[in-house]
Amino acid sequence: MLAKIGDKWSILTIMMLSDGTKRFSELQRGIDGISQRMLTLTLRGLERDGLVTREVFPTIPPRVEYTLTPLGRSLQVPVKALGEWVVKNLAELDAARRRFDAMGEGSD
Amino acid sequence: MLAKIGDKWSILTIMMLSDGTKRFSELQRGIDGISQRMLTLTLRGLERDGLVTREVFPTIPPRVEYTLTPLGRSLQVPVKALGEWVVKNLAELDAARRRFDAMGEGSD
DNA sequence: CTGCATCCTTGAGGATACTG
DNA sequence: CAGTATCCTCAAGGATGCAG
Repeated sequence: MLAKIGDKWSILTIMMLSDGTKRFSELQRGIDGISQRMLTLTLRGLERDGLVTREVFPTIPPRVEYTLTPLGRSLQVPVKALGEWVVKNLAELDAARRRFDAMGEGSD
Repeated sequence: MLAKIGDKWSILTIMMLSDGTKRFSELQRGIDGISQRMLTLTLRGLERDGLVTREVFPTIPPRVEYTLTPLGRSLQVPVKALGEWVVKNLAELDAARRRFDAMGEGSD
């Protein structure tokens, strides 16, 4: 149920929205590797959970802006903490992984 | 790459190990809904990333204990923060969701 | 008890084309 | 530009059986 929150795309989207309102195309450009479909689905889910608001400007071409709600901003705190942990420990994780993978090969 | 860390089972496993060393069967009983296969895979991933250690006691029957490494314990901090956020805001998330789902039905 | 291998189902998610 | 719909792939993950 909370799977959405632990979800990779949700995390990245929330991080993108941390520094303010963004439009759809900005998000898509900013979130590396996300497809249009997944961005749509992710934003829907976040909106559904009351974490972001969606504001439509009926202009041509259309313009849609997404903003973190107060609830979303409060989530952004622990999410950012997790993200920072990962960044800070990337090297260590990578080293551990290489160490681990190095074993088991020298069997012969 | 960090998908493993955001992963549902990894999160739950790390939380289970937060209060000390556990053996395989303890983890399986403690993590609701996890299959033996997924627990094995999850533990291997965590071990590979240097987050848990695996200690085998060559007894009969075999006994295997899993413990968070210092790196794992440091990850446990932000992970717990995220978990606590979810618990604290479950009601609000649920309310938002019901509000959201209530719309769009009265179309006809 | 712990763990690996196999089979099978399900759904996440990408690619693409179309609409307002 | 923003969004929907469709098709298709592939891997996550459950169930089961076997082994040390």
